[in-house]
Formats: sequence, C-alpha cells, structure tokens
Amino acid sequence: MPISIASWNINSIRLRQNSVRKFLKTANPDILCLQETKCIDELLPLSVFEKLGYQYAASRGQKSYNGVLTLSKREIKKTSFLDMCGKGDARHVCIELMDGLKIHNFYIPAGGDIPDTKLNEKFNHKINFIEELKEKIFSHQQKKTVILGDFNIAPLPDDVWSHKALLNVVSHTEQETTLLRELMEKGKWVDVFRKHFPSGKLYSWWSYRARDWKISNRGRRLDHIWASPDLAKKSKECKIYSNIRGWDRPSDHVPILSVF
DNA sequence: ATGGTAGGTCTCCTA
Repeated sequence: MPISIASWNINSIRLRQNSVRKFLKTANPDILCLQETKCIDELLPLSVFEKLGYQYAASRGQKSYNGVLTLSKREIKKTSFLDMCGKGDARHVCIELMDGLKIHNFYIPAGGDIPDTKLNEKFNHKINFIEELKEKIFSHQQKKTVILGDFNIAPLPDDVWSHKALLNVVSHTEQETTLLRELMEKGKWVDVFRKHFPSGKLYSWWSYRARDWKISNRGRRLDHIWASPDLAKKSKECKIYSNIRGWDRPSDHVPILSVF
C-alpha cells in the first residue's frame, strides 16, 4: 500500500490553519510534517485536522519560535524527540508507524546573516546541529527511515536562482553544502526529489521581501525529503506545490510531497 | 550595494 508524505514550513500554524486544511483536502497526504508552528502543544488546533481524518499527531511545540508537528492518518506506534545541541529548542519530532516506518521531522536552524561561525553564534549553531546529526544521530546506515523538513540549506547549484550570487549567502555557502553532502553520504541517504528530477531549477521557498515572488522568482530549495536506500527504491512520485506560494497570506515555504 | 516583508511578541527577536 503506497504512503504519501508531505513537509511544509507553515510559519505559524494558528494563523494558517485554514491553509493547512485546504492543502490536506487537495493533496490528501497520509502524513504531513509541519515546521515553525510557533505554538505550544496545548494551543494547537488539532481538532480541525482530526475532522479531516488526521486522528494521530506528534508535536514538540514552543512559544513564539520553532515548533514541529506531524499529523498522521495512520496509527503512530511511538514518538520520540531529539534535543539537538542541548538547547531545548523544539526542532525535531520522530514518529514510528505500526509497520516500522520511521519519519524524522526536522527544523534545522536558519543560521542568521553572516556565514562565519566565529562572528555569528546562529551560524555556529546551524553548523553544530548538522555536525551532531552526522556524528551522533545518523552516523550509521538505517532502514525504513525518512528524514525530512526545513533544512535551511539549498545544496545544489540548481537549488538556487543564482549559484554565483548566493555562494556567500547563508543557506548556500560551501561550508553548509559540503557538510550536508557529508551527512547524506555517511548514511547513504537519497534525496528523492533529485532522484526524480536530477537537473533543472527546483525551489520550495521564496522570500517575503520580493515585490512579486513569481515575477522575480528568486527561489531556493530549502525543504527536503530524504529516504534510506531500501525505501528510496520504492519512491514513486515527488511534487512541489509552488502555486500555494500565491495563496492569500502565504507562508514563505510551500509544501513538498513524496509517494513511496 | 542596498533594503526590502512577515509573525509572534519579553514594542524586539526571529526568519
């Protein structure tokens, strides 16, 4: 039985609960992983999603900042959390389904403006976060596992509107893209979007600061779905819902979806 | 090279 899994940085779940409903109705994924919910667990509008068939949820909420939430139509056997860098940030939640499939929902730090670990503590945090994933969490190859979310890194030249213009911009520096590639290679993770679309521009985020996001089209692919090799073989389809960036009061990220 | 917008709020911090 196929399973469809989506990821979306929603930038406030309470402000955009109607957008989430609309997306769930049209795309109908089995699982939706949200990032930047900016909401404590007690205030999540979960009943709204229950009515649409998402009876199971796993959340790590936080007031004002971060926050991850995974909605599921399928029963969740186990939920776990990682406290990356020991900061207590709500940036990860993992669910395990009845068949043993594990889905890690991550919100990797954005990293601030200056791409220098000595001058910018936020960039240092981002680098340490990914180092920790590489050295401790995913240091060995895994099976039946999906890692997804807002990674805040556009790894390939075709993941940004201008490779040259963004080489010194946080999200596309060589330090970040090299580290992400090392993490990927260490666990033999497969970027399922690039499996289906090996070349050509792909974006999942467009800045709020453009006069017209569609006309300027200065996007970046910051959101990713990675699968362990056994699962990646069964990857059937990948979609980016770019049109959602044009909805009323949109998030700056759009949903991405994979079918296995 | 610069400055542009959005969300939640500890009216500033984060993205």
